[in-house]
Amino acid sequence: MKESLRIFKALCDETRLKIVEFLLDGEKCVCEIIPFVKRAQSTVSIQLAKLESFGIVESRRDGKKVYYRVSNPKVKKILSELVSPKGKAKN
Amino acid sequence: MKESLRIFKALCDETRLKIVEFLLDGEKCVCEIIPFVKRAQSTVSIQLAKLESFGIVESRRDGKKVYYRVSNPKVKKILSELVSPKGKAKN
DNA sequence: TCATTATATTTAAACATATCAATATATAAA
DNA sequence: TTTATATATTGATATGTTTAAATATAATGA
Repeated sequence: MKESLRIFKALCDETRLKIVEFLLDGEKCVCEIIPFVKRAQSTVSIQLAKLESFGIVESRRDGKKVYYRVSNPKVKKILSELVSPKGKAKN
Repeated sequence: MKESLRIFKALCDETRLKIVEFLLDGEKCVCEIIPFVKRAQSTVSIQLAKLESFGIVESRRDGKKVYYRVSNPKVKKILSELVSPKGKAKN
């Protein structure tokens, strides 16, 4: 599948988009992501797996915890540009 | 709905993405879009309506023909950046 | 007016997806 | 070991989406 289509498929769901935006802030463990997106643990786990299979995030385990981060530079760029135009207060 | 989510929902379908990329080349009429995306006329019409409702494209009628164009500048920017890094031949 | 062409809408079928509860697995701590 | 905690997987349900055929509408020309 075309990379651009993969990226859009990955980000077209509210839960996944919220997760990825959260991860732009830096690496987070699943236990932090769950309360942030307010979905069941199984749901979050499934969407993280989907994001990983789409090539958007990568994970590492540290003891009992698993940390996810955004690994796709194009996604980082796209999302950073979609925030409000710089300087303006409330766009 | 958040604008970024709207954009990703609009572009996460192969038919719609292909249409929008085609329109980046400039305004096209529906009768040109149909053979390009190789879908039934009704399908193309429905997806164009969806793109319009998502705020990605706009249309104008000229006689019997209807012309569509990409109206969303963020979409133009995102898609132009997703093409191969400039200069390189086959990335 | 009537026929033709271009596009839009309706309908139905097939398919895909998100969600959660329950259960399984992995790791660490007692 | 056994227990507790963190995450992943499974199974079921509900919801949403894409598609094409058929039909409707809009515009033009004969």
